[in-house]
Amino acid sequence: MSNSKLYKGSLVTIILKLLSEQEKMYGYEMTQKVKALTQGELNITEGALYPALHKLEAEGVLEVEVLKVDNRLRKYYKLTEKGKEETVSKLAELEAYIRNMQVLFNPKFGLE
Amino acid sequence: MSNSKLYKGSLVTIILKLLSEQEKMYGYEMTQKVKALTQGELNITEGALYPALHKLEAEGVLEVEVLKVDNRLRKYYKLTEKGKEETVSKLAELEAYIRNMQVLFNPKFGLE
DNA sequence: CAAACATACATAAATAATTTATGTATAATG
DNA sequence: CATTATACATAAATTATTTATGTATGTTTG
Repeated sequence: MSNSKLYKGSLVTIILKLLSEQEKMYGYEMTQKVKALTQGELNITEGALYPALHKLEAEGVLEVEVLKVDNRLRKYYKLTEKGKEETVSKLAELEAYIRNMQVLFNPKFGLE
Repeated sequence: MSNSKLYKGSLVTIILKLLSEQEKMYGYEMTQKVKALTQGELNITEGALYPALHKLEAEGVLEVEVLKVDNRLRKYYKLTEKGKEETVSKLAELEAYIRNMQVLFNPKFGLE
């Protein structure tokens, strides 16, 4: 994903955020979009992505639609209702994370 | 540490940041400081903290001074020269992480 | 005054996310 | 025609963290 360990634990949040913006996406598309947006700094590896997508599907967070485009297989993922709720909660967690990191890293803000 | 998985991979960065502010700290003190600053939201567990401190010491990033205070043992950790360099690099990684998450989560900023 | 809680360290087993290394197959490109 | 891109997949290894303990002393409270 990156040489930095900070991204560990962020993958599901990123997937859900992408799907809350785009309605449906397939795995490879997600890797390319993240790469483009971060100018190559963040590369989601397939070995991490596909198992994560399968798990989210198994949990009922995502649902799949398989399409054949240009004779190539594509598995489009979209958020279920449960997935939309999960997204709200993951985004709240991200905000809490960033808020807490800010008080730790800019301690002046933490001391009123 | 927290029910949120986002903190995974952040522990070393947090330790180094604390020690770049305070010169020397002992493990238990770190847990209390983080807890206080985040108003109880982030609790570093001992099972994560002590092995991390031992590893950083083994790598030459931290050095230890053992003191007995009130008949209780305390192991004070401080940054070595290498540790100061490591801190600079970890802080740069954190900034890159936050920057990348911002373009992913506020895509408007990412598109020029 | 005994029990509970706080301070202060430690470690080992289990869990879980990710990396690394593969594998399949088709399409496009130089 | 060999390489690169597209598009999926999985299995073994690595790694960080959680969970569950353990030791020991000091302090508070019912």
